[in-house]
Amino acid sequence: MLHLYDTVTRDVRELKMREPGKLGIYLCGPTVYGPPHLGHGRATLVYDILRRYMEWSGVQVRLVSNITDIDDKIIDRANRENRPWNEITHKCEAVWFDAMNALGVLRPNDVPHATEYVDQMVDMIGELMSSDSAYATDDGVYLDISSVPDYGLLAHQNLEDMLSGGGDREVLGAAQKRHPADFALWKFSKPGEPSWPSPWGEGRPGWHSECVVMSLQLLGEGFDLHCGGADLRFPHHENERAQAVALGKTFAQHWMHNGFVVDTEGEKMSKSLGNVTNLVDLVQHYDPRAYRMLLLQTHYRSPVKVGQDNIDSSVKSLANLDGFADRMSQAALPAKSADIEVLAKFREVMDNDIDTPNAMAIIFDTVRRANIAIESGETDVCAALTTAVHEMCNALGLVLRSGDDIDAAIVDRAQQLDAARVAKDFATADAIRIELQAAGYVVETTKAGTRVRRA
RNA sequence: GGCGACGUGGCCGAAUGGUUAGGCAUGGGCCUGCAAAGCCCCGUAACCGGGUUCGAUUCCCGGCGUCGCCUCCA
Repeated sequence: MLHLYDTVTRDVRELKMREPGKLGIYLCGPTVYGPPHLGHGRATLVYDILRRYMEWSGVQVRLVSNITDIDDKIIDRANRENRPWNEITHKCEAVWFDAMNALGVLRPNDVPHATEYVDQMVDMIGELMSSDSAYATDDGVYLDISSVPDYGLLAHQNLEDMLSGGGDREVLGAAQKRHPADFALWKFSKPGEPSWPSPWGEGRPGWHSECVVMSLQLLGEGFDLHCGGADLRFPHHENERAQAVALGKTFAQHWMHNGFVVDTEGEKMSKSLGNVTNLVDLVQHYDPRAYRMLLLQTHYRSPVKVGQDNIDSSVKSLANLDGFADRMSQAALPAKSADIEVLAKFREVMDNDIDTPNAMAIIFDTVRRANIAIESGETDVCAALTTAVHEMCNALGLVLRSGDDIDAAIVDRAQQLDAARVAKDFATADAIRIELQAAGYVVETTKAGTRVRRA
C-alpha cells in the first residue's frame, strides 16, 4: 500500500482509493506559451514515476493532465509577436509532447484543453453566482472567498497572515474586489482578444477554474489524488479547492506536491539562471534518461540541483547500468523470475512516500550482487537478481540499453583481433584495436572473446 | 511581517537516538601479452552554541546561513 505525504495533513499517510485498485490522478499541466523548462520536466517525471510504479503494482491508473491553452501569457505573446494565439498554443503543445516523449513520460490518459471546457466553466460560474459565492465587477467575475470557511487549508495560513506580507505585489483587480484574495473566475476580454460568450459578458475563463471543472468531470467528486509543483499549492490549488467547496462538492482526497529544480547556488530555477534551464536543450544535449536518473536519486519533495556535474554523474551511473544490462543479456542466463526478497524491499521503500533514492540504492546493490553471483558461477542466482533489476527499472520508467547493433564488418574485425591474439601476433591485434577505437568503439577484452560497443 | 523547508564525507544525495545508505569522483586489488573496459574492495562525514540522554548527525532551545510560498510560476 502506497503511503504518500499529504500537503493538507502534512504527514505521510495511506493513499486511499475510492475504488480499490483504481487510482484517479489529476496533474496540473502546462500553460502553452513557451518552451518547457526543467521544472516542468521534474513535475512530469515525478508523476510519471508514480504512475508507472502504481501500474507496476497492479493498480489501474487514470491520469488526467490538462493543457492550459488560453491565458494572459498566451495573449501577451500573441500580441508581442503579432501572430494568432492558437498558433502559439498548437506549436507549444507539440514541443511539449515531443519533450515528454524524449523523457519517456507516458502520455496522460486524458489531456483536456481549457478551451474545450469553456461552456462547462461558464455553467459552473453561473452556479457560483446563483449561490452568491461569486460576483461581477467591471473587469470580470470573482469568487468571494468568504464563502469558503477553510480558505488557506493548503497554504496553511490564515487570510490575515497571508495579507500582512507579500507587500509590494500588485493585487489584481483590487479596486472592486470585496476581498484582496478574491480571484478571477472569468475575465472580460478587450477588443481583439480571444473571447467566449457568457451571461456576464464576453471573456475568457480564469486559470483556476479549468482544473476544477475538468478534474471533477473526468475523475468525479472526491477523486483520489491531485498533484503538481510546490508553487501550485498556493494560490492555484487553494483556489481550485475553494471553488469546489463553494459549489458544495468534495474535491481531491490527497494532495501531492513536488519540490523545485534549483540552480547550483540553490536558487529556484525559473528563468535563465544556468545554461541548461530549457528542457528541450537538456534532452538534445544529454541522454534524456539522465534527468530521470538524477531525479530518481533525489526525493521528490527535496529541491534538486541540476548542473553539469550532476548530469554528468547521472550519465555515468546510467552507463554503468547499461553496461550491466548488456553483459547480462549476453551471458546466456537461464530464465528466472525476479528475486522475491529484492522486490519486497523495493516495494517497501517505494510505498514509503516514493523513496526513490533508496529504491535506486537497492537497484545498485542488486547489480553488484548479480555481478558477484555470475563471477562465482551461480547463474540461477544471477538470473533472478538480473530479472529483479529489470523489473525495478521498469517500474521506475528507466529503460536500460543493452546490445547496440554493431556492423557485421566491425564484428568481423573483432574476430580477427581475437585470432591475432590467439596467434600471439600482438602487433596485428593492437593495430586492429586502434582501428576500432578510432572508429568510435570501446574494445573490451573478455574471457568470452573481444566485444565492441559504441563509446 | 506571516508560514514552511533545509544546512551530511571531494561533489550530489538518503535513512537514522547507539551498528552499512547509494551514486559520481579518488585510491587499492583482480582480470589482461600490454592496455582499455569490466568486476571486487575502500570512505566515520553531519553550520555554531547550549540542553535532554548512558549515548545525538538524528529530539528540544538559541544563534548563523541558504531557500521557498504569501494573488495566477511545475
